[in-house]
Amino acid sequence: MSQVNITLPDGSIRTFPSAVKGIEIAQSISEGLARNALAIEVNGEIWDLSRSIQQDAAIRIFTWNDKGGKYTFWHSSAHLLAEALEALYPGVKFGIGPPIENGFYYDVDLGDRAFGEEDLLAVEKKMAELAKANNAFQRSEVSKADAIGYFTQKQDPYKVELLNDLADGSITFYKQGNFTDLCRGPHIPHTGLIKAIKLTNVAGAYWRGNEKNKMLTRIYGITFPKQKELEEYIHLLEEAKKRDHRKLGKELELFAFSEKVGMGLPLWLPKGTILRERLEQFMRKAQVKAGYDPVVTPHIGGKQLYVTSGHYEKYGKDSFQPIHTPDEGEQFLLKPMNCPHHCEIYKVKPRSYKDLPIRLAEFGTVYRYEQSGELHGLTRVRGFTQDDAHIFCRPDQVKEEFVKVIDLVLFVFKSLGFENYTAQVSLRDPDNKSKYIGADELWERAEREIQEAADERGLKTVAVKGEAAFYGPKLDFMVKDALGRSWQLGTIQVDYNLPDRFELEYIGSDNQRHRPVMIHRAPFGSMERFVAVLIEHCAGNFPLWLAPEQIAVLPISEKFNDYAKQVLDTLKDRDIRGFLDDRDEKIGRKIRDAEVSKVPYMLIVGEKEAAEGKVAVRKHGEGDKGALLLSEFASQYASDFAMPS
RNA sequence: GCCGGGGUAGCUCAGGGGUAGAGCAGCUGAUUCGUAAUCAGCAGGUCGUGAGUUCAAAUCUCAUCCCCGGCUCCA
Repeated sequence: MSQVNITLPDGSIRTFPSAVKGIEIAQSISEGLARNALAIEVNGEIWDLSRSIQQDAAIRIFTWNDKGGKYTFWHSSAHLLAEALEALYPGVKFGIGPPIENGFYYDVDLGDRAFGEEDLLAVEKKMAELAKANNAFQRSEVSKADAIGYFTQKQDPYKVELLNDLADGSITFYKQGNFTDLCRGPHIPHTGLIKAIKLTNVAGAYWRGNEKNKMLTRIYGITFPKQKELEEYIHLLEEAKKRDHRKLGKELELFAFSEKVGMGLPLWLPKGTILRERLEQFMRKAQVKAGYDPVVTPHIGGKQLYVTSGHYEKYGKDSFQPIHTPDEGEQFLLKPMNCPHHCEIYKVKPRSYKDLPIRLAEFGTVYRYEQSGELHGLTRVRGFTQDDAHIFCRPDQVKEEFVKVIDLVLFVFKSLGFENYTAQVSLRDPDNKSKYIGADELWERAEREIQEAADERGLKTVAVKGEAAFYGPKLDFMVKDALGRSWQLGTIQVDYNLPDRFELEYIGSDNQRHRPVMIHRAPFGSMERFVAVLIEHCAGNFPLWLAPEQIAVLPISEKFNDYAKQVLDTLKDRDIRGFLDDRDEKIGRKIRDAEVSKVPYMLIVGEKEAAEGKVAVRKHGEGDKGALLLSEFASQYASDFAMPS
């Protein structure tokens, strides 16, 4: 056998006399690496460490510190979970068990057996026991016929179904202990590396993600090479739960829900309303600057409006049903979108090419019927307000306008400190074009323009197929919540279809009629979802300009209530929001309550301050900042209180 | 909508066939205080809702509503 040249990530080359295993390469580098190695990347493909490399290759050894290492570890953990389940529940049928961003899951069919949270502990225990056995993950190549034979005999119909879609010659099995699974791999060397195991939750999941299929039981878990890392992870989760906007929204009295009003219909409480209105003012100001014209339209629209737009055909059945008038038999729909109304505004008079672009903006409240199981705090609701606008422009203006909107979205994100977002180009599902309206050529053009605009602003994008709106592709800005769930906030969409359907026109310089192009855009997305993500982002400690209450004036005792009142009034005159805590409580108590309710500044006033016209400034989370003249405080902190622009 | 879990005072939670509990919040009184909880007293619940089993149901059964975790969906 000829020698093998292995190129390491640093570019150096090691030569081995014959085929070499990943683990041997690791050993040749260092004992420590060999001990921590989980998998190896061979020419871009991840392999088991025990697999022989026959030819020259560029490699990279994965440990727990690499994403690839974690994925391999969790993938193997999923197999361990399956092994435990088979040991505890003979006859269990297996679906798929992949690694995910934080751990892994396995979808199983437990027959009629009910499986609840309590059962997780028993499975967890079994997994730990099996892990200790240090069973190696053994790879074997199998023919398709043998593979089908194995799972048919084992009565694992889901595996057989998966096998039917695989090509003969590329099928591998992995075995650890008594458990054999159909699997492409790779896996970690042996189960003993899995030291800490936590099964986190059970959920239903449709087989192959199709709601027409049987619902399997999905068991989620996470594992670590060290117990301490599991403890840290659990601690992290607990911290994340404290930021949950549903919890903070209740504690800080920002919003509430009522069964009588209806599920998914948020009630904005006074403090939440201040927050929301401040965001609206911020956006209004930015939009005036960017050349938008505010408009207002009703909450309902005639059915024909949505028949024209195509929304009725697409979503009519899955929407709130039409409202009927008692006498004339008219039908109205709660508006699920603002665009049709805005199209009608465009049409109120003939438009010239010189008028374009026309940018119509509205904080438009829309109502969408969401399945009950989908509702989630403020992030997924049935009634919400979009910071919507529609830009009607000439085809030659699309890219320039799109770029301007990207700038606006980035300005908003920057002003609010959102740094960890993903810009997602949402494209059509090429395998299911019937879900969409409009000509291929226009879709391709729109997709190209979005990508070009994003590139022009140096935006790093990921393209995701099947995520487009039914009338056009989108550029979506995705942000994660405290628990790692991804939500779409800002969105920008190019639309050649609605202008067609509404027969929008403008007179060009050639004196001919032309179709304008529409850009739908919402930098926040919706006020509800944006506020939800904002709450989690800052853990309820809002930027000063947004805080519902910016200052709390805390008199040391009743004797200084009058002075405290003067302080508050002076600051209110300067548009600073605050309140006076004149309860018969000790200062420690007043401070504690203000700290807990996350008021950014506490102004403590006692004998000294009253005599000298000062305030003792205490900053939330930081403590005493010393005394200042009231006028000094107002001017010194003025810029912090102001809205960014 | 589907699978699993849950709903007890305004909030956070205990109790699990035999008179409904705590802490915090609230109210009243005392206290007038210098940087994260002053003390005392009082009040507060048809145990989500509706049926059923039982001498007796917060507790057991069923249905239903809402909430939580996922799945599917998301104009």
